[in-house]
Amino acid sequence: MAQLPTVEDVARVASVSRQTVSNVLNSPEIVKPATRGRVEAAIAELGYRQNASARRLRTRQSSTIGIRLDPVTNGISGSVLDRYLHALTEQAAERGMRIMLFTATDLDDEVEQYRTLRDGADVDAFIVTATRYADPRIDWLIAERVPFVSFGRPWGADMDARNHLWVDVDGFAGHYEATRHLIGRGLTRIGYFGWPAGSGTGDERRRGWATAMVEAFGLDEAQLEQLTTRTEEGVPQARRLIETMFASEHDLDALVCVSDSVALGAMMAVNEAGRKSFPVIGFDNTAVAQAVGLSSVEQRLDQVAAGTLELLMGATGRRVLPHGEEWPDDEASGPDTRHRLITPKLVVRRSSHLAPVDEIESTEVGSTAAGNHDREEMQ
Amino acid sequence: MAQLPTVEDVARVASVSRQTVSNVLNSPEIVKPATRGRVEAAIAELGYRQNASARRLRTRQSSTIGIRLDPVTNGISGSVLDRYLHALTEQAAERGMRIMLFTATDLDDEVEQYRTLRDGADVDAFIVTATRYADPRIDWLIAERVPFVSFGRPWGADMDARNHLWVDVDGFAGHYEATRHLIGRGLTRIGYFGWPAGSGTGDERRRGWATAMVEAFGLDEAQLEQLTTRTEEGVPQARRLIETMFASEHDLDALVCVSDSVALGAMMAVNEAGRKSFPVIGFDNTAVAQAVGLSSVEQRLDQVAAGTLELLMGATGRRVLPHGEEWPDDEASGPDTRHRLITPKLVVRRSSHLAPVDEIESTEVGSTAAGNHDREEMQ
DNA sequence: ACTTAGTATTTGAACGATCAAACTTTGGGA
DNA sequence: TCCCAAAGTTTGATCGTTCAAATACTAAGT
Repeated sequence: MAQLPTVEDVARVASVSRQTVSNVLNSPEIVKPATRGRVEAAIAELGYRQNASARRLRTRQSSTIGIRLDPVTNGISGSVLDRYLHALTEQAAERGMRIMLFTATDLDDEVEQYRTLRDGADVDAFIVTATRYADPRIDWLIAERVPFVSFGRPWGADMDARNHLWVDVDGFAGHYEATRHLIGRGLTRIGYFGWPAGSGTGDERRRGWATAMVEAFGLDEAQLEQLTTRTEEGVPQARRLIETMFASEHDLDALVCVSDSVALGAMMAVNEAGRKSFPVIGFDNTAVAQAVGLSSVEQRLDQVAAGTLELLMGATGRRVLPHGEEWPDDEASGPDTRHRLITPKLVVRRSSHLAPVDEIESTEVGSTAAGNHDREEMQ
Repeated sequence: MAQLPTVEDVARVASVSRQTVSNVLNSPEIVKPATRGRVEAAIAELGYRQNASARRLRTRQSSTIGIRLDPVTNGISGSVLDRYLHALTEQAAERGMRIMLFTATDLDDEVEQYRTLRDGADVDAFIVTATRYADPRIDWLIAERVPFVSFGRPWGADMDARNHLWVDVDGFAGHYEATRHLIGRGLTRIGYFGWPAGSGTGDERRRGWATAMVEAFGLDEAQLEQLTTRTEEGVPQARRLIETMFASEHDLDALVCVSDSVALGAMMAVNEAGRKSFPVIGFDNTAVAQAVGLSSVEQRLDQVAAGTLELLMGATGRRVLPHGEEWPDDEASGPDTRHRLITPKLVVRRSSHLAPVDEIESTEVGSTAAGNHDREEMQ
């Protein structure tokens, strides 16, 4: 089989030099149109393709972004990261970037992987997920000035840290909207079914519900707490808890739930109890929610992915920018350049309608912001 | 910041030549222990790491496997591929390989991506999923002698093609086992709820059910067909169909379903109809099945991943083998060396128990083969 | 016609590793 | 003691690309 053509071969056919071919590939605008045409023809004729490894070696750029794949698939909501991955891969491809996966046993091992991948010139940047308080990964990445973006806010730490770029979904807005939706349907005793207090994500979502309730009914903190139930993530646990609730005295009209898993558990208990008109809303808009007709808050992971790449490569750039600290601060606005907070979208289905409607397929309700009721089709 | 150390630096510190350092890294056994020790000490001292790009350029090996990520997440079962990806990434890492993702708009575009990735020396091999009849991707890969393994049998084509390595889950065994399980519980009118005939995967699963039914009750093809209902993949469709069935005359005892989506739809209809003791079994063992207590057939994607890598790299190899055609044929057994058919595992939950048991957590039932009733914990 | 400032193109070196072949050391046998 | 094969190590070349600097070409201005 013939050797693959190189720049040299193309150059010979087009009667130009190596470098001119390289220029046609990398900065076409500096090559005279006539020459460019000849080179392009030669490239097409020979079926030439750039050797990525050689290019990487010379430029010290890999055009690759690394992301750790969690070893455990965390139940129903595990698919959120996978959907993000889908969106990311697609959009990265449009900018000439690739996504490389790796795994690690724990956070320290993950840092070790970062080091290997970085030193080996395997990746240009990392995407960090599931950030936690005082995260050793973040510290290392910042100290080593390795470009990265985290999907998830740095809870507890300084959110506006100049050198920590992050993207996140606005859980507050999501559950604020969900709660407004239920209030708009005439419900008043809307409960919150969340995770134990202390999880940044969970607390933020509850705050969205709480704010809507306070605005509408002027409840105080004690009353809010009374409407709140808490559970660890997981369908059966959630189900048992709500079954117990229905068995005893209670006066709730509806439930806003911190996740689809929890919501599904609640919904099963609701069905069991024969409460046909007890709305339940989840979060994540997983395939399950769609399947069982559960209203839920869609994370819009395509926008999250877009935001990730914008922070990493600029609005339209095709290469990773140096490092967070280099970001402009004086010109343009302040922290906006270093964060993206994506407003999620409520997807209304059977589960949040009062009457037992037979089949209501994905009616969308717009985002909080300006009440823009867009009606895109899901999936 | 100091330049990263190279082999040259390590060589200087250890007072040896470049090549000896390279040897310590790539074939330590040919270096005299004393020398090796010195080199290893120097590597540790300098914190040296191999530059992957340089290595790739010289060896023409990328230690990377490419896999296309489907643009659409196909509902509930979409997670199957994602779970496979998890397993694959982990096991590939153990062999020093990485997984790189890419997307494509259609099959021809996918071939174009193959070409770019191959010519660019970006990946050593591909994993092909969602194979179909007369798949252009397979043809190209074989013609170009690019190493690959497909997850999914070449339906219709010659399954024993010497140069087409594949891994698949034995759908026949899965539903044979599921059906035997129901028969063992005293049920006789066990229906099959499948996809429209013509899908290789779906037909194979039905054949498992059919075989068990024939063995137990000596049914003929007409009777089997009468017990069969067919639908496109999707929860609501399935649900409606079974609702209609319950509304009219029917005499079924239980349903074996081609997927968890279909099974979930059926299960919802069953609950709606108040049929507490109507077992339903799905396929894929998705998070949803686990969540709602649906019995299902677990694909064991870790084994699928292991099989994939075995075919690609040999039992313990750390690099991709040349190409399918080079595989041994005379020695050892025949096609076994070129396929892996993984036996799935039935996971019994509430949905397949006759009495409305309150909570039966993941009781496992062994595989067909030798009735080995293993009881590993799921997840 | 002749410099001048660009613009366009070419040349030599380098990126960091491994291959292939040459060279040096080691150890056992005649 | 000398020779020879095997084991261990070094040297020069090379993978395909881009960088940096040098050279060649163009089109104006005087």
